[in-house]
Amino acid sequence: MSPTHQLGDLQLAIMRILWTHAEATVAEVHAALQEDRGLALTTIATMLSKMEKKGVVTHRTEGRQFVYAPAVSEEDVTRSMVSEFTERLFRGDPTALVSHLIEAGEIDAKELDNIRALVERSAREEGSR
Amino acid sequence: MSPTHQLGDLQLAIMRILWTHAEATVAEVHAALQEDRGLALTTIATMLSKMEKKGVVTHRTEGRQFVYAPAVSEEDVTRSMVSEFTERLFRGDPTALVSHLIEAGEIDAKELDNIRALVERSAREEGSR
DNA sequence: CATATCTTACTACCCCGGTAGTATTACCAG
DNA sequence: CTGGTAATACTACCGGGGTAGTAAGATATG
Repeated sequence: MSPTHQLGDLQLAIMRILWTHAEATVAEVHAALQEDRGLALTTIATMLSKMEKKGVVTHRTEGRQFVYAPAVSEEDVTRSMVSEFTERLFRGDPTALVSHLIEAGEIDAKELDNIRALVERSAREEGSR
Repeated sequence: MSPTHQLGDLQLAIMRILWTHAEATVAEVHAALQEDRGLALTTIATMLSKMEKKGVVTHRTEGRQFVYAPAVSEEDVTRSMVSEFTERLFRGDPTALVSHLIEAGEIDAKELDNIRALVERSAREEGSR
């Protein structure tokens, strides 16, 4: 059972790069992040090292550099972060979260239509399974 | 402009007590929390003091006790935590969050119906406003 | 071979949530 | 007035995310 992966902001940014690149060296991650954040190379290296200890990435050695790869899927991370958040704020009730989004006006009319379609499609799949 | 209130787990638990009680002394908060967590009284006091510095609670002095009251509403906190979370994980797109919930099977058929009703009611209100 | 360069390792901070012990103050009872 | 008790104040510590400098090792280059 994957033990709930809670990632910070930088960690998520790094994971996203690894997820899209499948593999990347420290320098590559650093380069990919350089446009948004002005971080030192060693910051990325330290973070990757901490993340490996945490079990969310692995690395192999190629020549003298480390090639990092994700050890957990984006789906797993998203799922466990959402469910942890839902637990924290809505006593584990995802419906309450959705209600909040609607009532807080975070979802406009167009998006409501999309969601409605999604709900209906999902309900159909549920029914036909 | 309320500056995005991000609260930890204990802080939320304390806020919930203050929200339901409107006002409470340290001892009252401590007592109310005692069933779930075995925390020291000073832990609650310290936390309340940190929370006041943060601006999420205020206190008045009654005799030699502090009577704490929430300085931010539950709605504000929920809103800002949800939107911060949506930003973090779904690039600020609440629809993506809802899609995830549906696709991850976090919402079952019965709940889907409730949500559908909510969406429709909300759409109607939106239209009639 | 010597040296500049690239890479990772180690160490050190800061901040903040959480936790709590100890000090201090103030008030109440005898 | 003198303790005891109840309250807050102060200080301290841990863990983890985030940040980065410096040390140490390997490698390329003149």
